[in-house]
Amino acid sequence: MTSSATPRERLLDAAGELFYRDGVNIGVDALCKAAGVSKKSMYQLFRSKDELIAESLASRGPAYQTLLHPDASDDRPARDRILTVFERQDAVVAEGNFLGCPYVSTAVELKNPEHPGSVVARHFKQQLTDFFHRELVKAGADDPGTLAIQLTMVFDGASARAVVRAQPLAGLGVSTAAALMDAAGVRSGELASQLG
Amino acid sequence: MTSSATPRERLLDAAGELFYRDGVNIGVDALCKAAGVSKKSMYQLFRSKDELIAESLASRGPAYQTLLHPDASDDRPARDRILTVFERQDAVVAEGNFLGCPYVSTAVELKNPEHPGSVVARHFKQQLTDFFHRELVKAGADDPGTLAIQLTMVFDGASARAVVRAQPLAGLGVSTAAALMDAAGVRSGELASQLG
DNA sequence: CGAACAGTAAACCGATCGGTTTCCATAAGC
DNA sequence: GCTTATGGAAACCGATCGGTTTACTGTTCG
Repeated sequence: MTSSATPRERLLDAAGELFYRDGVNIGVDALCKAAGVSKKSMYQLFRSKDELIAESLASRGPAYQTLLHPDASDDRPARDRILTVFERQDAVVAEGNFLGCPYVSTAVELKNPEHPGSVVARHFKQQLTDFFHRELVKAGADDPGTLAIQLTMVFDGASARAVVRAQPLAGLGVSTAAALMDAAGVRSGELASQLG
Repeated sequence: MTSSATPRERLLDAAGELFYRDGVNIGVDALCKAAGVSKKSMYQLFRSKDELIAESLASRGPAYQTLLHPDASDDRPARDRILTVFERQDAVVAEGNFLGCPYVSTAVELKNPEHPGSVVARHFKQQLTDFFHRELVKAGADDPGTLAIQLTMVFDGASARAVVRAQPLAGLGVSTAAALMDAAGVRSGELASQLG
């Protein structure tokens, strides 16, 4: 039923799904119809379609992070917590219907880096890098800043590979992330450089 | 002047530029106007806009590879030839106006992996992986297949980072590719594993 | 000269675009 | 009961969508 949540919630949900599935060029008519909301309501809840794009992207953030990040109660070593992100990415891709990281895909479609949706995308990409960074600091990595960015690049590279349907990821994101951490001395034993 | 080349060439050039700059949703009217070609001519040169998308992507291939791949006469070690790709990517991004790898961006926008344009995108992504693979075989890498894919992922990850304007690449693609090759024993001396 | 061809400009088609407005049904507050 | 606010349905706006067609201008070939 579409009638349980508020019009705003229904719109954000439908927008998150349809902008991802069909691209940001989908019409507001189709969007409102899918959400069971009138255009009139939409335009008094959001200033424009562009604003809806940005807000729907932002509203997906928490669920997106819950999906990828390990739980706070997961007290395995930082390296394993990082690899969890890549394992879950692999699982999401394996489900099929993968159309890329929602944030990168939207930024690609919008073209304009100053579009409010692009700003939100940049923000959430930084959140992933920040997660890696925090974990790498816990692990005592020598250069957590650089390695966190490198891991983010591997994440988005694996995503790109999945979008072009080059083949199943088959754990290549996980192994690449592991190789980079190995090369940087972030071992399973954790705190490698501090212990060394 | 737009009148020197044939209408077909003008259309392919304009399409390559405008589909990249504005996305595949740009209208055929704007496209034909930019190319100085009538819609009638366009539709007797190409069956549909979708076909033009695919053909313009394919026509960009040679120039794209010339831009990124080192020259055949460049007889430096394979590792250096591979790193050249990442250095040139860095330079392209630094020029500004970077909107992602044309093939990945188009595949993202098209959504449908069976769209003729997506097929072309897949093909050229494979060409990059094939280049890495050839060089890695020359370098005697242990697992050239896996490493070639990992390098392609780093390439696309660096590209994604540039699209979301996270910050200048600052050689991070190069250093990540180098780290992966180091970890796999592909050293500057070349043929490392065969000499070892 | 005259026929045939290549190609542009522009009208045209129904459909859809982002956005606004009108109308009406419901429901809560007094 | 009467009012006010919420919000859906749908008409409406000018512009544009992918695609077709007509009409006209060159040019080339015989």
